[in-house]
Amino acid sequence: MAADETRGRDPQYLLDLLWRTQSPGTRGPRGSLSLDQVVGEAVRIADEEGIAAVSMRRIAQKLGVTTMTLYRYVPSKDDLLDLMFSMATSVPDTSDWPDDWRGVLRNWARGTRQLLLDRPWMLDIPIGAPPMGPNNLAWMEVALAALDRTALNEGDMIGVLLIISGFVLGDTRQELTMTSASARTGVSYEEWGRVYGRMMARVATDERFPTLAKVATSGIFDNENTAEDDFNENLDFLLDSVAALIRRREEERAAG
Amino acid sequence: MAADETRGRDPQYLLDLLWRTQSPGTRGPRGSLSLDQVVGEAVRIADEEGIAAVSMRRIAQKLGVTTMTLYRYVPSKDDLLDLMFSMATSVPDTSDWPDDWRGVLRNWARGTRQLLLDRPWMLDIPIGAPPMGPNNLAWMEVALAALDRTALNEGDMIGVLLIISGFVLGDTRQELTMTSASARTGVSYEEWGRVYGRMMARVATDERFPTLAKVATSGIFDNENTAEDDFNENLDFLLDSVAALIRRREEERAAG
DNA sequence: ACAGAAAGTGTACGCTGTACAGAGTTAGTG
DNA sequence: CACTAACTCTGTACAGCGTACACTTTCTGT
Repeated sequence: MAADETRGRDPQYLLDLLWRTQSPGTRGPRGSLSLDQVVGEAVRIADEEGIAAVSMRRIAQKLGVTTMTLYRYVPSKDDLLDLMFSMATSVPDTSDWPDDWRGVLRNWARGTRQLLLDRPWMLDIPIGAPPMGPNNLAWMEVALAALDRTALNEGDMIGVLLIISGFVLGDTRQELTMTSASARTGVSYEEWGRVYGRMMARVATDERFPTLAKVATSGIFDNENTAEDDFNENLDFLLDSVAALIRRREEERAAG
Repeated sequence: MAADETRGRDPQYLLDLLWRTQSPGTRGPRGSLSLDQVVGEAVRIADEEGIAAVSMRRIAQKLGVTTMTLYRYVPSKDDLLDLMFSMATSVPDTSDWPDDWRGVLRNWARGTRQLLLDRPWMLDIPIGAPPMGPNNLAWMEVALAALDRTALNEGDMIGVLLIISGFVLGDTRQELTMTSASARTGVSYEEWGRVYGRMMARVATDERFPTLAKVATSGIFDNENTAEDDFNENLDFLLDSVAALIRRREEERAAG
């Protein structure tokens, strides 16, 4: 139960916290809290007031203990953030998903995006390790199971999953930072297309940027695409690529 | 010259700072500093000691002024960070790049990755706006110019650029956070493959994760791929997809 | 009964961004 | 040349932050 002085230098340590595989140790008084209470309270604060409001003092105060008590349950704030990320992931609801790999992957990507939009603070957490929590693995399993029914090999499957999840994280992060910066920049996500087009037209007249000028004046920026439109469009491009890879593997299998 | 009370609510404001399009205002004493000095010093500190060491007090102290003086040149620390990101981008050196679009894009991606590895702090800056600085535009121009020689239309070109740059940012961020977290997790990037494989094999025996278990025991994680290997592999996958899109547009052009 | 382990407390350090009020300096105007 | 408006720069203050360290208190197995 104690977050002792090994300080998480052992990769097993976080895994043990995550899967509750620790040997509690029987001597001495029982702790008055649990890891779930600590992380749960931290998540609640993040949901309500953003990640910036999550401080050790604040969590402790809400739980009715002093600040340093928390360090009996968690080795450091960074580890707490890791745990928040893992525990804030809900289990995927696949009840109305189609069966084909493409349908699954599309729903998977959209579901992940929605998860991040619901808890924007998750993207402010630096992810120091691959997904290891039970629910994170459940998400992985869903995607891998769908890909396993295709001609892809194990390496392909992991590669595809990395590309797709990297895209979802990156795209959603972009959307969220632009939106949260709009108080400062004065421009919302939808407005950026037009604003950017005008800026480029004004600034890229320079002979150094002929192609940029051409693109800017082509009117391609003249839209009010929502973030969701852009996301779906790029997702489809990636799924097309996966389809092409699957086709290639099918041909190889037929030939070999 | 003053960073007055409009406070950057105008998207034009940052652009003006970036391109030095401001009307200086002639009355009153000249400022003893310049925007370049402020941002330059901030970049120097970030290079030497990381983004966490970049504080308004520290910059001011190094420049021999008081903290609040900086706010005559920059509306807020967030804006300063935006400016650091833009100004830390060096102009691309394309002297030994090949001519074909694929070669250009590959060099473009690797060059961008290298830039981020050299200045890891750039990825800690939330990017609230699309690239607007002169050197950022130079990078865009190079990529767009290469794509302009293919059958892609303007929308395709922007889409491809977004996908590729999103991938580079995401992949490099992953690599850097894993590396910087390894003091805490005890695992380096190269070791994560094996460690993760072992963890999955231990944890995914559960009947909830059959595919995961299968993949984990397939030995696919049993490698010591460097981050660069993984990057190049995934980049090639994306470039294949771009090639497929180009082929489709060529066929459409031939048919229509 | 008591040793020893664990849980919980209180204090201290050296930081952070920026609001605000005021003092000092300069250039254009009459 | 004096003056005023514009502008730069300073000092203080506020309300926080993560966690090292030394400590008291509480409980369990022997």
